Amino acid sequence: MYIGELAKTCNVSIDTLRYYEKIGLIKNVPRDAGGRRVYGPSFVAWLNFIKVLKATGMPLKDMLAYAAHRQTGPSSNQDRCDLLQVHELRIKQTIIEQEGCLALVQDKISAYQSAIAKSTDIPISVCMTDHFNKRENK
Amino acid sequence: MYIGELAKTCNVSIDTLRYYEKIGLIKNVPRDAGGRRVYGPSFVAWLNFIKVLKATGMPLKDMLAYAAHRQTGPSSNQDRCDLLQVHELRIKQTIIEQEGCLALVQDKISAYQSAIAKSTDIPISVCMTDHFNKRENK
DNA sequence: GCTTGACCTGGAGCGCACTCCAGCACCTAC
DNA sequence: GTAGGTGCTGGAGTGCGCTCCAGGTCAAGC
Repeated sequence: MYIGELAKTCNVSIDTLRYYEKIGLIKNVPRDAGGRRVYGPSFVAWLNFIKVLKATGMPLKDMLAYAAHRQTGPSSNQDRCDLLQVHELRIKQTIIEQEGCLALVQDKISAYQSAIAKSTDIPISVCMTDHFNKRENK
Repeated sequence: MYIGELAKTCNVSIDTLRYYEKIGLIKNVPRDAGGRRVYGPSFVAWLNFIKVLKATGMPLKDMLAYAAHRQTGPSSNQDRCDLLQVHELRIKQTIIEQEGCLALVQDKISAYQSAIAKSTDIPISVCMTDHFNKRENK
């Protein structure tokens, strides 16, 4: 599989694939006689995992740490598992935060809907008090 | 309330507050005799709402559209409500996506845990097949 | 009246994650 | 044998959302 096909298969741009290789997120890509990159199924799997990490907000440099462990083989299984467990927690926190924000947005929508029904402006009371500092506790 | 106090109250930087004003996200800030910005409670409420929108991934230029409607008064209530309802949908989709990714990460963690127990590498089958294109349907 | 600290402005710089470009090589089909 | 498509490289450019800086003003406390 050449780079164009991988890009299509995984729905990322060719430039992104070369960029990921440049920064070390994708490694040891074999080349054909003409110097073109040839990707096997393991690259598809890895790239799909990168997409999961990316979709959950992991920065590329954190993925690089995970990728570095991958290079060292099974001996790094515990380290990789640890990294993923930390990330798992962050995802859970993100979901909780998003749910909280969703509720606030829905409150505001309701306020607008009743304001529209009454043809008035919305009351200041639904103009949001702080939602974050409670959690951040500072 | 001067800018330093607002920054502390809302847990954003002073530079960010001036930046938001520069791009038009915060408008009509009164000044005292010495030219310093003076913020009332409505600015705190607005800033907290901005933080909710930001936390849910709304780009600043979309907030600007909402802010522009706010300037026109109650006549834009329907427009503002529409914008929020579109955003509400996006938040819901984000939560669903995060939950899907969370499940995949958890699968991978489980795979690592059993691999660690057996002292082997993890099987290729849990090296991720595509999770996104199914949904994107292309 | 002087120091200190908070605030002001305009503009430059930064980190991230790409994205684009020029100029070139290779391979296949006609 | 040539046109078109796909690939290569190194490096520059982009958009976003801040963040920092220099050089200055203002107000309060000693």
